[in-house]
Amino acid sequence: MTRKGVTLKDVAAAANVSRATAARALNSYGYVGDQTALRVIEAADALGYRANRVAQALRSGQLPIVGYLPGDIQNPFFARIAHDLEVEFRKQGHNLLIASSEENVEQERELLESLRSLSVRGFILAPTSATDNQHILKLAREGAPIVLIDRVSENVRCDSVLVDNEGGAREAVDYLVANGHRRIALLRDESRIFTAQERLAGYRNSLQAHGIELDETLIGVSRSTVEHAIEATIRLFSRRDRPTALFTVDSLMTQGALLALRSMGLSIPQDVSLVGFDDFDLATFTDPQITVMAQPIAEIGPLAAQMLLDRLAGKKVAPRLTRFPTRLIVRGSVSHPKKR
Amino acid sequence: MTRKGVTLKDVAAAANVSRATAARALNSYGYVGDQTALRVIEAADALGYRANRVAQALRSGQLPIVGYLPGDIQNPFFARIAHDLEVEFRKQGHNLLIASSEENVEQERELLESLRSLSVRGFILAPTSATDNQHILKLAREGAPIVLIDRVSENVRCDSVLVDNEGGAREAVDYLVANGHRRIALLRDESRIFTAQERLAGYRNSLQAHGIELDETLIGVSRSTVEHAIEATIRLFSRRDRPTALFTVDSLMTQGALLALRSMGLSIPQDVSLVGFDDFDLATFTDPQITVMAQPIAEIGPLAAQMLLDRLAGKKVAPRLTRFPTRLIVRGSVSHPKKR
DNA sequence: TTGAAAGCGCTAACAG
DNA sequence: CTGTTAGCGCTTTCAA
Repeated sequence: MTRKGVTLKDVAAAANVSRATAARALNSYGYVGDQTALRVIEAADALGYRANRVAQALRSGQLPIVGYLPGDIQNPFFARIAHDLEVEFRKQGHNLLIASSEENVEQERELLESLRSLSVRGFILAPTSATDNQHILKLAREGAPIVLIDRVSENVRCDSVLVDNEGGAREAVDYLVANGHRRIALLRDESRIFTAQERLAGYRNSLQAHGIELDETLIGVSRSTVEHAIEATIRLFSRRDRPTALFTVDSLMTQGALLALRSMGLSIPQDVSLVGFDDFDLATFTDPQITVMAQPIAEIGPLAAQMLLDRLAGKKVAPRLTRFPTRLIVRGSVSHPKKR
Repeated sequence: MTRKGVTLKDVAAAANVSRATAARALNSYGYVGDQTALRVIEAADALGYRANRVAQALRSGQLPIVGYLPGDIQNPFFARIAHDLEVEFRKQGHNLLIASSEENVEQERELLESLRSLSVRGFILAPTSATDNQHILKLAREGAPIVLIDRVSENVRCDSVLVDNEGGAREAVDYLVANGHRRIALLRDESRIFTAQERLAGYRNSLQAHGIELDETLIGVSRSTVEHAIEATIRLFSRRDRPTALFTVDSLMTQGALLALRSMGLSIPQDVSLVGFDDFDLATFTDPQITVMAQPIAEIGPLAAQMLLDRLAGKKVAPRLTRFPTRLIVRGSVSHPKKR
């Protein structure tokens, strides 16, 4: 890529002023004569000048780029947030750099290091592990602006945007119990992941509140992809006394479960009732439609962006934590269990 | 963000050498004494040194970042490619900057300018318009490495990775015709978008080959979102002599069509047969499952990345164009039209 | 084999 | 109001 090479120097020369003056005119700061300013701006236009953001960054120590590290950009939840973040940051002249941790702590660590050395201005991060987080702590301690989304990381002092995972999961399971279920399976991701912990807690708390004993064999663990979820669901339901209901902790898993149950010839909700955490487009056109615990996804990205922007602008307040409520959307995937 | 501030200078000082030597040792080039090199590397480790990539970029004129400009990051097709690109580029020490054009030419132009001034090394681009592309032409002429994906842009000399849109669409419509359909509707996006043109051409060619006259009123235009597609589908099917079949040009539209048809009480395939371009996860668990023209999506990202990497490495060959074949996956959404 | 020095493009003290 | 100058952190001649 041949740098186009119209530099400030060229503009200054064309306008017959010094680089300093040209810079002042272009960035409108300090004193510049009206005439001069005009001349400079015209020269810049004529030459097609664009400031070299790398040079500016070297000087200021900051590249107008924000790093976004979701667990998986293919998950519609994170994709939606990516979109919203990009819109917000673009308004402020920042670009969004996306680097997926793929739920791998080591990769997250490296990515963070790499972005650090790039002098990106801040981070929007969905930490892969709630506890294995020395790297995040360090980053925060060094003063890097960080906003955590979807998940928290222990002891990190920074803003975060979450949803009420425990409450949402509890309510979902409550709903299954209210429909007469006692053998309720849970399909979740690894407990390293914060939301998995909270949603598991909600599941436990609901069962406990209803005096249902926890059966560990009813808990399936899977990666958050459709494929992995299919396998895990099959394992969960390939037993004699299979569960009458299933609660899945995210939309990819819900989709996997759907596929798996169908492949096993189990129909919803006659054979198995299903509730999923996180709504998804196609939930309404399966037959039956899927009952879900929806998250206010449209609010997460913009809020996180705003929080980070505040920090970038130097706002100094105690770390803020916003936890959005979730909302049960009752559709048709839950019914009373059949007597057997 | 307080720059951590371990610079090459610090390392050099700690190792008692000059910055030049330290740089040589760290980047292993030129002559450095074994002893010295070791000392430098140890010092760097001890201090936790990481090269400042911005400074390197200022010097080299290139930031190890690649820009990815899809039409919409929320479209699973582009999200999947984003993921694959990121993986490939990470292997080569490059980060991926994602900027969505939102199918807006003006925004695409600005984004490109902005990334240019950032000195990103190259671009993976799904151009919003096949013809309104002065900005892309200019970029290419200036020698910026560009790889076009999914769509081409007229007269731009650069590598591209496409699928056989015309052939795929034609085959899809052929299939509908073979099943006895004559009134086949098309739901597509704006003709500014390259794939829309090609898929429209395929639709036309198939009809023509079968001696079916083109009925413009059977062609619906919509933005590529589920919501817009719902509206457009309703318009298409709210007529007396409604079509017996529908061909949709991407997965988001297919989903919208599904939702719309159901809301109108039309069942698939009894009332309307449906074929969609681009496969999607849930196509197999609707009832009936949806017949689609699948694209080899797993191949697009890696190939595009490789092509760009070749260019970044200075490879000088004529622009390469790869056009992947598509594949009809017959499921259950097509049947013979009812007699009326 | 190593060091000194220049310079990438920009901004901001500081002087005038 | 404008110019001079230094320097951000790095790489790379060139000379020693």
